[in-house]
Amino acid sequence: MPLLTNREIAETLERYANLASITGENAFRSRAFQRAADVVRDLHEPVIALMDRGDLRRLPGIGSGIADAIETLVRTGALPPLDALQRTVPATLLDLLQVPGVGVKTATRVYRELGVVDLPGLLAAAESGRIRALPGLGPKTEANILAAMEALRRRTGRFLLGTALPLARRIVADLQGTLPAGSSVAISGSVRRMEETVADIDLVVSTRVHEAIPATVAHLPLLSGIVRHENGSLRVTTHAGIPVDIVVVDPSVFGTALIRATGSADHLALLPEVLPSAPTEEEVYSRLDMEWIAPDLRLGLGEVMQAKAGTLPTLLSVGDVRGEFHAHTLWSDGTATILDMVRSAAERGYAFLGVSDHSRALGVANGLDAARLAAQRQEIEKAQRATGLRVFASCEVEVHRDGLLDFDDHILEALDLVIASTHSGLRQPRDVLTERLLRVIANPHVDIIAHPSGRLVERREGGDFDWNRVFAAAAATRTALEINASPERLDLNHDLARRALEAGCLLTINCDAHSTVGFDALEYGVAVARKAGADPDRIVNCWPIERIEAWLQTRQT
DNA sequence: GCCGTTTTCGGCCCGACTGTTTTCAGTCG
Repeated sequence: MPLLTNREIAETLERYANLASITGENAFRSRAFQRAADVVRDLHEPVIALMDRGDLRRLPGIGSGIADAIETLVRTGALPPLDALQRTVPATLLDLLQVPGVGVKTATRVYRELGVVDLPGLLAAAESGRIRALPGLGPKTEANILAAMEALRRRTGRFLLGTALPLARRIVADLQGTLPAGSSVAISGSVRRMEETVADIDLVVSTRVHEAIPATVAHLPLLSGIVRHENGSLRVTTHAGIPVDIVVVDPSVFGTALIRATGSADHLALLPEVLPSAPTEEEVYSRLDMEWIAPDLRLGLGEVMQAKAGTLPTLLSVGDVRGEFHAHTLWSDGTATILDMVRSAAERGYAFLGVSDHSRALGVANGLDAARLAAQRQEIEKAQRATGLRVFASCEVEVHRDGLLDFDDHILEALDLVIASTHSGLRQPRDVLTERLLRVIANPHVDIIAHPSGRLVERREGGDFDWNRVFAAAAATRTALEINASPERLDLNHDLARRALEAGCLLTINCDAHSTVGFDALEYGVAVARKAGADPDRIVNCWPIERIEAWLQTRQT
């Protein structure tokens, strides 16, 4: 029986919600499924555990109808209403929604009126001028669709690290429990290098009984069967569709195999063609007269030379992060109370947390107006008293198209910490976009610029900013730039973060958590900072609380 | 389909922007 993860269940519910809205089902029904998908995605424990306790329909937004559907999905692997819809309408219709600018309405129209059922069909319709011929759609819409599809074509089709890494860890844990005694398994490849996207999951198994491995692998619940098996390597695939490559080696050469399977092509090109045979990575590197190189740095960017010279930098690790500034709660679009978020931060060993819900302009996220912001402050102070954690009263303030902020200065001034962020108008031309952000950086009340580029990994390119000017301004005003750790964003990315550091900027790593599980993303942000070569001294949330308070004080004047 | 100090029916997240338009529909977050 397939063991579905919460994420897979959420994706199936979401597929149904989207397909249902295209085919004209009750909009509220499809929104209910969408909401249920969001709830399932943010759960702290497996859906199956809730099912066992009979607690599924206690969840907000999940009543008896959707609970039944989820139970059937978990039991049989199929969602009956989705199957029913797919018998009447091609599932490829869902692909149309991936095109930015194409929503449910447009997808429905090109399907009904032009017979478009998939992306190639949409491209053909746009290229032949049939889209502009539809009433209400014009040449600009058609041109936008063509441009968006070109951007879509450039996408790699790779999987997000945030999907692949947790899955890889579960497979490793399952394998570890079933491998013959004396065997072990490790993650390698781009997942171990913490690349933002990966094509597959690579594992290396060390064992003396090679012949036992295929059968062991074939019985893993997360995997759906062996695709290929040759020369001591196996290719299988997960239920989520991610290929898994498993190399099987003797323990005596485990270190060698791990280095081969982990290094990027550029890193490996700088190593000798024939590596020394050894059971551990440390021994291989040592026999090459090099220090051991952390996997996320094996990119061929000078780390090999540094390892030979013994000058590898000391980089920050997850444990260096003492707290976060950017987190959401039920007050806007988060799914946990302030107290739950603060307690979760405390459990993770944090010394402080910034509560920064959206401002009013982000209406869909239930953004706060001045009155609610003031009311929220009481609850923030209560949470601070109850936990002993320093809780910063903050706000993720929307940047308008002209660079004005969503709140007046006197409201910003009263906050402990101000985060500014841009969610719309990211397609403005470079000089307009840059001036807009410079105006925000120049505001002395603004302490942090959240997800500066606005990119979404594999889904949306960031804004076309003049980064040299942005970094120079941020460095001059000591405004911190965020490395947003959410695997969907990773913004700044490691290239921009490195340039920001070179320009003298302060950085901050935040999960932008919308639930207590959201804090799990920290390691992705830390990996970005490490690749950028960040010293903890330049990451504001690695500082002791007194230094942070002092930084905030100097900024308010 | 979900939900209820509006409680078993009748509502259901909202404002800005864009492109199409002469007053609005669709998308996005």
